[in-house]
Amino acid sequence: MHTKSEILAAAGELFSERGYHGTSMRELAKALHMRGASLYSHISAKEELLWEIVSEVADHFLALTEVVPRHISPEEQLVQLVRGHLKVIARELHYAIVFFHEWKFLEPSLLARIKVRRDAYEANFCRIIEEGARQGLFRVANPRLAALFVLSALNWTYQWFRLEGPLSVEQLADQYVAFILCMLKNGK
Amino acid sequence: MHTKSEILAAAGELFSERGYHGTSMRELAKALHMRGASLYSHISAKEELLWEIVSEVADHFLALTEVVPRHISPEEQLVQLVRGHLKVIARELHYAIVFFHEWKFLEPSLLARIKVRRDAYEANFCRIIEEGARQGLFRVANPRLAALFVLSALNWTYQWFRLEGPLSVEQLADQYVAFILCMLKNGK
DNA sequence: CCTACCGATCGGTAGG
DNA sequence: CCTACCGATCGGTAGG
Repeated sequence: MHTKSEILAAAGELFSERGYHGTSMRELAKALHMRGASLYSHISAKEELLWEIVSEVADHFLALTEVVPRHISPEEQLVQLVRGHLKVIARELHYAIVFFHEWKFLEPSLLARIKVRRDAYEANFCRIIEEGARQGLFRVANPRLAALFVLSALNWTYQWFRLEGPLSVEQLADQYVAFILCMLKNGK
Repeated sequence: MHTKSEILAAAGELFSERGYHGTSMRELAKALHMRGASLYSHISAKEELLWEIVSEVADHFLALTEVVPRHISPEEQLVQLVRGHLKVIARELHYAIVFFHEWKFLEPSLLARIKVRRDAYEANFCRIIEEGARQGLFRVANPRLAALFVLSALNWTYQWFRLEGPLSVEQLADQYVAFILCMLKNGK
């Protein structure tokens, strides 16, 4: 009757609103017009739902790293990465909320696997800004902290951005790109 | 034996690590070397703990608004606000984490009261940047979005900053102030 | 997919 | 502050 991706979508919605620990399997089942026990013919445990959601978002972020070409300038690389990052958050907002808020509830071995991907993603972000600084394109005293500052501003968008809101993802990205480049290019 | 603030401190620590719904009253009691039932001689309900923590952080943020003098320049006002904001997060990190992650679990009437304070704080932040834009001090096309961008970067610090880390709050604030002013003053 | 059920734990109260 | 206890609900299993 239901596919696993339907169950994950419903779980993403509920987990994002009520939290992982605040959502019971019976509530999830009810949203899908099932009984609680029936969920276990699709999954083996509640944590599997959390893992699949968090893992998917981590993969989408990391995939951006591979899509951005290395032969273009650090500035262009950064612009593409910022746009992609905001699109991932905006287009799968429920999953992104679960990713940012609930990943810490994964058991240690799964948590470790996510941290590896997050660190790789951040390192790539950092690398681009450092490369831009080396070329004299970005004038920034502390590239690592600048990368963290930028990523912070991007990540927080899940807190307020809504696709149904007045601002499109493209408009948001245009403005954020402008802020970020202005900050990086005019520093001392 | 225990004061209410000791109980709140322990709750802040546990709620920030395991989440509000992921922490049981018995676990909290255990951290305080008490039995679960004994907590109820200090508080009336679990939600009271969440409310007091969230409310205290909201008050500390809003208090910054009143401390910053109105007669100094928007730039100076912003610098003081940024410094104060980062200090609130850094100095009561556990409470700040609970504030940002768990406030949505308050019942509707309490949630509404927090939203009022948060909106007032954001509006003040916005006002300062808009005032700076009007004076030609900040060259920014969309002051409201610029304020959101800056607040995003500030808020996210709870995710990674630790007082025991290599960076002091003062150093962090110096760098963030530089990023923010650079961004706001050099835009077009 | 269902009904029926498991042991464990939940927030909270009674009474001292 | 404690012991003892409440009904409700938790994630998950058995068996069909």
